[in-house]
Amino acid sequence: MRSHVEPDKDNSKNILKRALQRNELITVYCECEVNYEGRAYSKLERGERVIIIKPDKTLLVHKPTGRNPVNWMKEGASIKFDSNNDSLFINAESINPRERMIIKVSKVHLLHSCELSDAEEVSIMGSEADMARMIYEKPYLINPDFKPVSLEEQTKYGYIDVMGHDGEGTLIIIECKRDKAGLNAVQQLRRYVERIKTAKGTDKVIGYIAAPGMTKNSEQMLKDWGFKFAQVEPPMKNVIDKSRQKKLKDYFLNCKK
Amino acid sequence: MRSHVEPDKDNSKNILKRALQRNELITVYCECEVNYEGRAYSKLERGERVIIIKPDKTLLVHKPTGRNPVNWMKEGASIKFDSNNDSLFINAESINPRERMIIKVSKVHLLHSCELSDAEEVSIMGSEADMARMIYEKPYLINPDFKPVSLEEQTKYGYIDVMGHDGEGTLIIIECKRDKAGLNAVQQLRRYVERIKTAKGTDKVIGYIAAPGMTKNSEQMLKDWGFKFAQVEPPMKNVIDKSRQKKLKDYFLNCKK
DNA sequence: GGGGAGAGATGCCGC
DNA sequence: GCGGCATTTCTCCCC
Repeated sequence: MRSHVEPDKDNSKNILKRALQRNELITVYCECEVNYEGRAYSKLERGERVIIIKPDKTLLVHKPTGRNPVNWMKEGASIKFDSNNDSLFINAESINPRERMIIKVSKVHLLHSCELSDAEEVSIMGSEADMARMIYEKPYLINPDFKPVSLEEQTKYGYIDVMGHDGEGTLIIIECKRDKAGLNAVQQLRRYVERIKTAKGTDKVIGYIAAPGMTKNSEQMLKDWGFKFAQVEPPMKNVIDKSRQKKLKDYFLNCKK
Repeated sequence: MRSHVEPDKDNSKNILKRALQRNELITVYCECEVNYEGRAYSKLERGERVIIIKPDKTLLVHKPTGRNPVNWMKEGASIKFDSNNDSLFINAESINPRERMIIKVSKVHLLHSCELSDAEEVSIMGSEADMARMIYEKPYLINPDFKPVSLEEQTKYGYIDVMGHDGEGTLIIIECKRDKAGLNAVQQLRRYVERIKTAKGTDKVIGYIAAPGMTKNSEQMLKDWGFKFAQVEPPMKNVIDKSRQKKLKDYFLNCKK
């Protein structure tokens, strides 16, 4: 067999090199196999996938299903293209953590690249931090006597969502969860309460879980440790910033086909 | 202003509808804004992005940076396309959890769709489960006297990676972490040990963290609770399946430009 | 850069 | 479906 470079793969390689240099976002529909070596090993046999290379050198390999890439390299990977008789290679490496990916592309169905300009960042409402702020502003959601003092405080005893007291010398520590609280949430709370008790040399500390609900087991654990539960919904289900939310509501109504 | 349908957007809409019906994987390079309402609220102002719609009705909106989509709908979303004078709309809804996304596309740069056939699943080596199996097979990695009995056991006291005894009536519980163990790992271990102590009515239980390393704080916590640490690397850094790994090594060597 | 914790986490498995 | 938990988690933020 004569040694020669298949024009197709060679052409793809050159297009990709140019696109990478120009920091364009690249999409490749192709048949490929993928090997990854780094934080783990992985092997993906031949199949059809979409590969995306972003301007920041994030590399994604997407199967036809699922939200997450089946293989990926994080931002800042060193990406190189190569080709031989019948394959196009996409090689990506990064240090710290030391990892490496090799994509062997056997067929290129489509190759596209284009500059993307996007200055906007997404804004999200309804996070746990929003919940903590809401509780700080509306302490009666926990308890009529609750007087919040600090918010999202990073103490050396841990990151405490909301902390305060009951006006009669008992400290109150609140752990917020935007979803149903599980065992982990109670453990966190337990750790904070224990540390505060030790640090302040007192037993007058009450721990609260503030969440829309709790799992059965975690409720039991809560009782076992003498903590309390306050049913609180994440703020976007009510209103945290009326004007903003109104605007969003209107937007959704107007767009609704 | 005369009411009319811009051919471009209308055309895009029709192409998208057909592609969706055919279960093709769709890619749209476009200028768009995105609103999401469901588990939270989010708003993303106008900018250039890549939108992917997968055959399983996963919808991804990718910015030019980062590994994760800035907005998404999970598998099985109900997706509809619409257009008016100057915009193309991609609307996605799902029940359980009830959520909704509206993408207003102001410019379509590229629209592509194509069938993807991919029967292969990725295989991964070096997971925590692999680590647990390795320890089960090579108990001396923990302790010369360790006699493992159960592996990845889902008891009502929790999911215990490896459990066994020292041959002298003391139970040994091992929590594996493939990366550096943190406070959470120690808490997990603590929970398992406490539950086993209560269930068996004995104090003769030793807890181990098996991991490549531990954080300072978690090391302190480990000492405080009388647990122990065994330095163990995840198996892919050594060898779990020599033949398989050899093959992979060869592969990487051969591919290495 | 390490450490701790949230995330619209996702995905897997077991009950 | 819920629940507990790992993930090549990712990402942010603070020290």
